[in-house]
Amino acid sequence: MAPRTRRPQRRTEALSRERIVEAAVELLDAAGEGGLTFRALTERLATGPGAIYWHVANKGELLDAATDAVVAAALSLAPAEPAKPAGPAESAEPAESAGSSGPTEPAGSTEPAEPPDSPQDKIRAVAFGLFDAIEGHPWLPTQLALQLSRSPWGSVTPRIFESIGRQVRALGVPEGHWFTATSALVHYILGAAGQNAANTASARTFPPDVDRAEFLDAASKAWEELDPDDYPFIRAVAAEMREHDDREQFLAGIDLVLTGITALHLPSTQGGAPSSAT
Amino acid sequence: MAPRTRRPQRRTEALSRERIVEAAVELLDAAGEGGLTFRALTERLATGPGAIYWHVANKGELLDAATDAVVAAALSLAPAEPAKPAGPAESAEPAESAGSSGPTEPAGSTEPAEPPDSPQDKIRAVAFGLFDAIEGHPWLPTQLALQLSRSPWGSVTPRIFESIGRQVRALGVPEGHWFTATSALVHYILGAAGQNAANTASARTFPPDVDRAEFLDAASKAWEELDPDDYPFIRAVAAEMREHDDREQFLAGIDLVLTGITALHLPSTQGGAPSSAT
DNA sequence: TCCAACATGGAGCGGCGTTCCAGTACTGGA
DNA sequence: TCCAGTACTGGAACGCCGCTCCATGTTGGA
Repeated sequence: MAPRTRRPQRRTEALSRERIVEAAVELLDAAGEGGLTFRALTERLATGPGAIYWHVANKGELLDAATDAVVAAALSLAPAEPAKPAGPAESAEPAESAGSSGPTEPAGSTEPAEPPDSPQDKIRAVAFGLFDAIEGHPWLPTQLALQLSRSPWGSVTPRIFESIGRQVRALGVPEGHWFTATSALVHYILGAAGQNAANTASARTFPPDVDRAEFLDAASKAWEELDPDDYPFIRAVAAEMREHDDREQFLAGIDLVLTGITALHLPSTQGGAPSSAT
Repeated sequence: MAPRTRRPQRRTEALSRERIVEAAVELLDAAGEGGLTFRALTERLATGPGAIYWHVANKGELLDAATDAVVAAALSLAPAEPAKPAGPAESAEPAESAGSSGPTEPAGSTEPAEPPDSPQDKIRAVAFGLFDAIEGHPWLPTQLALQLSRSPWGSVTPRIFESIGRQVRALGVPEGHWFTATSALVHYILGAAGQNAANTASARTFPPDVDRAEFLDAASKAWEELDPDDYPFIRAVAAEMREHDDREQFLAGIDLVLTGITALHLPSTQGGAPSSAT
């Protein structure tokens, strides 16, 4: 790690925007959203603020760039399209997928109702790519939501929109409904992934003491203790929440939206609804 | 503004958590997310930080409380349930709905396929309640997303979850799917409302110079100028995005999810898919 | 009447994002 | 070989932030 070559030289390796973004991602991964400060960044890069500001306009742009880098890596891993066989992830490590949770398989579906490369499957792949990226970078959903609600025309939104949209088109959705169908999918994916990330992140904060099961248990208990008059439904689903599996639940939601799309926009479809569903 | 009654007395009206939250909401509405600082708050309330910290633990809790107050007001306006005729909005003004955009009606649906008080309609009402609240408080979606992805067990999530969940149950969804169906709806609503709020907020930043149409036009043009090799789909829907109506689009997405729910979880349903859909 | 508990607000601390600018290494032309 | 110009660096410092400390004012119960 320590550059030992020559001291009188300014630095072994020149500072670059790429290196700065990479360090920012590492800081975010290690210390969370509050961990990324320009002071921590200058120390890690052994430089001063001016050097960083030469490459990056402000902290917001740095956060956007970090988010974009991670999302780009996640989406390039997901088989969005068989084209472009070359071109691996640029920065950001290759998302140590799955990890703690059990099944890497899409779970649920008992038998493949569609061919393995159907648009439905590809949409699930894109969604799980993001899902896994969020598991590796707990700060991602917050940043994603911020960026989405602040400037929807940044680089991240088009990236995700494009990946999903291609498959919506491949599904046979008529052009007039592309925007609606894709929006619905993207909104669901980001929202659900964000919420699930909160589970993972919270569970990670106390790794040995409280594991995921205990954490969900506590949350479920909190729900059960709400006022029965004001929150009858919440109390009723508290048990269901305790036992749910993140990935399975996530997939079920996607299938819900996919079913809606095929039913509403493909009235004469042959395949029809996706699989899963008990 | 300036309390003139008696000086030697500490203040005309005692400070309370409610008054603080109310002032916080006003500051957020007036100056955006960056406008809420403890210094601005002390000035507006003619007090010091200590007094505020006596009622509120920290800034995060204040933001949570402000978010909760606005959401509670929005949901109490939406006819989530005919029970409890009394009990109006506590704090926060009653959401000056619609405002700039044209139709207050749910738009879209040509004829009511369900009775006007169907669970579907109530879900739409809840969703539009949040939608309108966001139009009046552009900082809301960001805060909502933050809160959702940071601590999903706060007071806001159960509130929304409860409002939607009751209608999901009323739809006849079997108990085993309540959590999944409700989650999908909530995620879509929050995601879509947040994105649409970004449009509204950006358009409001330059009220006279750039109106909403011009803003969408610019965004659409930006999408059309993306690399055709990397973003073929985005370019194809750019025109569709320029012409879309926020509320109509929002409703279409809800119907998409509702259709998925009824198709997947109510196999023998009579009413079936919601209305709208050309 | 007194006093403990409640409530207040001014002063100030440490840390943040950001700016300023003197200085250092490379570059190409003379 | 020099030297001016450019690209880049990093230390010092500024203004504002959230937050804490604490002396002080107010009030309800004994």
